[in-house]
Amino acid sequence: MDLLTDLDARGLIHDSTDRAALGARLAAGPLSVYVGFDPTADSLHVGHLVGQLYLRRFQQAGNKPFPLAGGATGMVGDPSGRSEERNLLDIDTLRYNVSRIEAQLQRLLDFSPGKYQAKLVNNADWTEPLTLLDFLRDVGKHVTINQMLAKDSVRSRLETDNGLSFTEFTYSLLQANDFRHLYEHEGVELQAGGSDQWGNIVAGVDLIRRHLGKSAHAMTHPLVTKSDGTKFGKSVGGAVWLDADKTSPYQFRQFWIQVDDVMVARYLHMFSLQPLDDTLQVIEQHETAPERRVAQRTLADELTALVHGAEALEAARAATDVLFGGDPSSASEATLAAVAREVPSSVVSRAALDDLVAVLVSAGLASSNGDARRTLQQKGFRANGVQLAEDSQLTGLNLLHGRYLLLRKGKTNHHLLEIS
RNA sequence: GGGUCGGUACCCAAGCGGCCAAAGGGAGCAGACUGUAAAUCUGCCGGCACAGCCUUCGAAGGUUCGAAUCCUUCCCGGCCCA
Repeated sequence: MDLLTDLDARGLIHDSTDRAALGARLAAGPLSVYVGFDPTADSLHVGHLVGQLYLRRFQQAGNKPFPLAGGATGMVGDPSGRSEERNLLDIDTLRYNVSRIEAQLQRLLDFSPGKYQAKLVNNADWTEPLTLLDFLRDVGKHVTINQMLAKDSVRSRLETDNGLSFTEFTYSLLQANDFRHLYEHEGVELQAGGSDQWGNIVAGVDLIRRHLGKSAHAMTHPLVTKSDGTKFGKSVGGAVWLDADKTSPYQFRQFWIQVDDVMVARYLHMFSLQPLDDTLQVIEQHETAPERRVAQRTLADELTALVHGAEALEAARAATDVLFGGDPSSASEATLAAVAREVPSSVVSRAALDDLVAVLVSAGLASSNGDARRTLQQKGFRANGVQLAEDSQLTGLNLLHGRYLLLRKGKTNHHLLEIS
């Protein structure tokens, strides 16, 4: 199966320039492709994973990927998909963000020397030296205001009272210039991205045609959505980050485990790097016994290993076995230590255990004493798997390995207490 | 600058002198069911030393036995006029 057919079957093609021409070009030999990531935060999140994996899919199919960090575009702010002007980040924050994102962009792709070696680029490298007059003559002259005004991202903003600053208005020109630069200097012929990037990407294709007289390709993937229409990639605590310090491997894996049934097949298609036939088989299995959550587990394991490594996946799985396995008393000490790294934990004195309500509050499982009492009344807490009541005593319970107590609120909120 | 309407808990929104810790909806949390899913149903959803008390209805003063509700000033937002 060729790459385009595979991408299409996975629902990963939303739009593309001349599909036949692109297919022919891919068949003719290795192609260089780029996807850009702006440093709006100090980490990428799961929403960026589709773009990263796009590059990986291209690389696996024998093409050369160029992940791009938007050191320059990040300074300006992309108006696409935004109803209001962005706040500009200060330079120090931006530099920091770029450094973090660059580190993340160096994963998932093969950077070892060779024909298909990935190459990390930063658009600040060619944008910063550019003078305003150069930009106006070399880029601006090839673009008409009429075209720019016709773009969805611009038009929608003009229709509201929020308006659009000149700065954001020029964003797509910067991005177009990136594509032009990479085409000219690195032979990059294709830019991919989310469907919200279509206008910006095509602006680059146009610029390459007008300025260089060459034709380039554009392709977008659909944005990942959730079944209820809310933004994908947000969990209770906010975004699901790729940075292990911001979202632990355990939490990351949980995010995928908890994906609901109606979306799991779609996500598996979009995110899995396994052969399509294998994926279809997993989905079939899942449908015969959805309660086993085979699809969710497959997806969660693959992505956790991909993003955080095999070792982190094992640790996350071990923690999951303890936390969701029912009886934690059989867990080894090493496993409990691993659990402590994956879920919130704290150290309390033996004497402090006398006050159950205070323990629950200090563990963060209840927001106030009243909240703790109410949830106790509603049978919402467990300690070492045993349901607690208002008059329960923690001191009567056997500590795991003489020093741990595993608290749980509801099904998914855990806290490990270490008794000093 | 003038006029006018508004600012109520996480969000939306009712209340317009006592019956108000404040209706209703959403979000959230817990329980039942189940599968770490969805849907549904039930309960909770300011704080505390919890049949009681304390703090809250943009802010500060005032009227009143009593104010989210009335008055004054101020701050912020929408709309209209300039």
